[in-house]
Amino acid sequence: MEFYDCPVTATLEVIGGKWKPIILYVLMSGTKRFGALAVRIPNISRKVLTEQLRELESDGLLIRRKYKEIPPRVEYTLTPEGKSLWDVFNEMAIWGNNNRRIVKK
Amino acid sequence: MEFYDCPVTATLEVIGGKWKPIILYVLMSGTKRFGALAVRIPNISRKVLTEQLRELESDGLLIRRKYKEIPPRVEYTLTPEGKSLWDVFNEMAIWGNNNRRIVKK
DNA sequence: CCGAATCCCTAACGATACTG
DNA sequence: CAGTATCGTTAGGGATTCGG
Repeated sequence: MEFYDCPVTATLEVIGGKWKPIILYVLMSGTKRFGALAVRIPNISRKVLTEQLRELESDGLLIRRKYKEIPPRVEYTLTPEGKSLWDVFNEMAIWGNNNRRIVKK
Repeated sequence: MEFYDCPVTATLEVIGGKWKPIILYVLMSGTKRFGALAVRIPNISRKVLTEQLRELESDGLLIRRKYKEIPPRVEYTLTPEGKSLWDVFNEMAIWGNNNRRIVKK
């Protein structure tokens, strides 16, 4: 059992990790199907994409809507809480552009 | 060899991780000695604190200054690039306060 | 006082194959 | 199409001990 009283740490707890920022960014432009997300996020495995989406869902940042069709269709949409991360990403993008035009690893 | 053309990912690459935000935040209030950092960051081990400081140094976010005294003294100071992260942290703090007053794990 | 060196553990990430 | 299931890899972090 662990408590975070630092709001910055709390935020990073939710949007941190290797893939979550990209997932959230892609969804900022509107609802997407699972396959569409996979296409726009190169090199992510389906397993990891599923895991990350489930975590974002249980954190209340997005909603998963499953249609009982054949073939199946599943759509992911940001909640207002998820959309409200826009300002955070924007500020990070500004800093990244000013300081790290391209980061080589 | 890996390239990041997403500025958000680039930013998180630099400030992400479990301890870096807290380290940077503590240094926002001015130069600190190694020991002072350890005191203000509970539960971090010396080894990890050293590692993280070295990474932040090689990323150009802070400067390490070593005085040849006995007992030794080492001070860490944010560079202008490091200080310029203020806006990013501020935005994350706002979001964290609005959405995650306290996160329980 | 400020580390370096060593060893260890776990969670995150990934490759691949299979399924309703 | 949108996942599970399984197994394997790896990087981050931690405990402890030693040294200038």
